[in-house]
Amino acid sequence: MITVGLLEKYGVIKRSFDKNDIIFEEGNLPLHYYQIISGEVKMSNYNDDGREFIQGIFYNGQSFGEPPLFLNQKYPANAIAVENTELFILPKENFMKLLEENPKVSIQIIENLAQRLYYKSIMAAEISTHEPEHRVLKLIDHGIAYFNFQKDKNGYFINFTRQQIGDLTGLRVETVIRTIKALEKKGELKIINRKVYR
Amino acid sequence: MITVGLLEKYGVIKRSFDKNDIIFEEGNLPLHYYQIISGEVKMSNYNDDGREFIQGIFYNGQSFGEPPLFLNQKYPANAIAVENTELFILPKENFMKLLEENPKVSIQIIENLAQRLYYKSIMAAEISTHEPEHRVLKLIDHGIAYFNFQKDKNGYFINFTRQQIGDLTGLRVETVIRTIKALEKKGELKIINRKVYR
DNA sequence: TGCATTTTATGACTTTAATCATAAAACGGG
DNA sequence: CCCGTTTTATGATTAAAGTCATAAAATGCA
Repeated sequence: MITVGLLEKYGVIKRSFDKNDIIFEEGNLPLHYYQIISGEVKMSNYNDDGREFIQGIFYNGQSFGEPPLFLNQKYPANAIAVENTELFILPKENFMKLLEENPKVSIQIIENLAQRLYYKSIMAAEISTHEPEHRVLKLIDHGIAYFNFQKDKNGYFINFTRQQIGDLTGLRVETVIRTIKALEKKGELKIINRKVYR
Repeated sequence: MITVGLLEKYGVIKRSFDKNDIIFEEGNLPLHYYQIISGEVKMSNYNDDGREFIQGIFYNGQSFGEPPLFLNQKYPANAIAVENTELFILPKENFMKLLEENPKVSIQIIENLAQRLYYKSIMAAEISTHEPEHRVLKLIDHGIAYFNFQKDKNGYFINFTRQQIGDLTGLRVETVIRTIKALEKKGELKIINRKVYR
């Protein structure tokens, strides 16, 4: 996250997106740095028969879509507003200038990318070698640490739909529904009128 | 990749590892920056029944294991020498000092992390939503661009065993063997005395 | 050069999650 | 508050990759 003051100094603009609006598309060349003011953004891929894989979900203060910006490569996924969302948008050249002139920001960018790599390392290993229960639980536990799940008297409220959990773990909705039921039976999590707590 | 001169200025040491030696283990706290002088290193996870998932393979000049170093988190995977390997090793404090005092290195680190995130984004989507043929082909094509595959008269020589391809794509050896045969039949790649070319 | 190990190979079978069908409950915009 | 949409739910069936068994070819190191 880059401070508002600094962004403004380099000519940032604000832009609003409605729920389900596309922010950028897979295959396009990156031209901007994006940082969330409010709302929620997902980055995801669709395979040939329309099945979705969610690469990540981003909230207030977080940036997304930088890797291909640094590499001059095409976006490997789409960015879509999950809710009405307001963004800071900075043209690539301005962003690069900002980085050069503010070395401390580089460290923040590094930490941010490191954090995302860490998440992907964990989920990649989960998705390729673990059964559904393990995968779902790992996602949830990671989410408690890094997504914005809130704790109340029932425990942490897992603010994802079954479909989203499936799209993040490579499982189908029905499998997620059955897996969550099984995890509840084992006492690993609670279902209180259809909402999941851990 | 950080230049030798700079590394030496900050007190780097050299160390040799034999084939199959463990460089660091999952769960340990990172204490050093590692950069390969010669040889080959893999980072991988093992699940409860010993099944391996390879997070990445690294060659001459490449560094590995930085993300948890920046985050003060435990290593999410093991690092193992695939062949006899020589490494530059720099203690964490020295590495951080190097970064602070040499802002341009930050940009290189950023580009490196961005590259690895890009690879992981692609493979994560592959592993969770595509069939074996698509996964194997995508890995191979990515490998041609980013691993050190050599081109000869038969095409690019895919310098991976079937087992390695399986461990990188979340498939079993037998499945990889059958998939590669199927891809050859379709003309997507060549098998010349058991070696794979594309 | 000989022999143990690794890699590739193939067939039979099994298991697990995907698929398909259907529906009730909950949500949300007009 | 009504009605279309989304989300959760459940059972039956299927398909695809995993598992198991076995072996030949290739590799490598002692």
